[in-house]
Amino acid sequence: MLYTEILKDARVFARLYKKGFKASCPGVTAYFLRNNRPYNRFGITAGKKIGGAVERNRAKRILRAAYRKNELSVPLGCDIVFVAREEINGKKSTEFDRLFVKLERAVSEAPEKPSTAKKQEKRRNKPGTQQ
RNA sequence: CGAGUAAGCCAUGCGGUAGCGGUCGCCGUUUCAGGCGAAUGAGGAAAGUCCGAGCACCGAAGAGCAAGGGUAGCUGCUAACGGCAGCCGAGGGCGACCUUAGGGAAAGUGCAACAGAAAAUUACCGCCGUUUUUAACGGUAAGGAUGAAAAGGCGAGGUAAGAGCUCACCGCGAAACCGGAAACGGCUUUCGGGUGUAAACCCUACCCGGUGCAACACCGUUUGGUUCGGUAUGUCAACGUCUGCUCGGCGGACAUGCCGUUAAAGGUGGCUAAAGCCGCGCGGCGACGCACGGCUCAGAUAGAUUACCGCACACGACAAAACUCGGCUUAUCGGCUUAGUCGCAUG
Repeated sequence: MLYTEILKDARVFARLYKKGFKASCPGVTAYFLRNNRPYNRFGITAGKKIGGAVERNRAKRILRAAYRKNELSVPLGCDIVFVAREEINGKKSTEFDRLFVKLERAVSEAPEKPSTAKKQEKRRNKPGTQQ
């Protein structure tokens, strides 16, 4: 993967779940956020709900393959986390091409640095008041 | 041909294009990158983490007793085992063969629901005897009834009626003798007369220190001054040190100051040449052992096998290494091989 690092810091995962933008299709949900770095970072979560080790490893493999194929369509400077759902069993990696189209659109629609901060603030405030 | 038994093997295959992990080679670079090519890359259970070992660290991993846990026919195999093999006993099957948590109940304690008089020093009915005779007392386990189980079975003697009370035979237990390496077996002899339960406590024999590769060793940034070591001063003179007690070993102990070191991110080693795999021969009923020859066969670290296409058919189950081995247990679409058994038919 040319422009990509693997994401493994639990705090970054938590930040993405809380504040990240979402895009989804059957079997997988993607969270993303700009990271202001010259490369992308991505991670995969496949919980025990999906099945045993065979199913979980397969889910990770398929998502990795899908990412590799569509890497160039994703803008630089993003953190992305894919969360595999139970419906992923039996799917092929090509079925997730649509997700990347969605993702690309969503990222390009998401405003650049200064306004992103605003939006993030809004998002941060809403759940904050509920707590 | 049908039914059934035992042992073993395989785990969709082949090809193309792009991609992933480590390895090797070549190119390239001051170095770090990087590029190209080659072969290679999950299992029979990799699983559950239930046993046994190696390895590492934890007072010297030293000793004894206690506590706690485990094992439970015998002999062997093995690094070891709670595993395996052969044999013995018990049970099942016409048979090939299969199953077996298989020490001790005459050391002690406990328990035995319901029913039944009574579940272990038992008397409800019955039977016999005595008396103050619609009953009471004593004797009695042959008969009735209950139950999973009722004082070993059956016959004879015996008696008031009965009873291993006595005797024969059978059965059970112990000792002797014979056979066997042993468990054990025996149509031998003697002695005994106390239900079952030890997957109830318990007793007996044997075994067991703890924690696990996120062990552990090394490198090491920022913060930091916990941890450990050294040293100085003060207080205490008995204590501290990995379950209890005893012995033994080691250290005086605690507080404060100073000096050094150091946890946590990350990296390297541990990490795969091993109780390894394959072939062949010899010994052994067998588990297995010995000898010779050949082979190197995943080592990731958020964790490598994917995508698309073509062909074939039986249309593909259960499921993926994470320090490494030996077992056990559980899951599994199907297919194949070998050797016995029983039944039917034919010769």
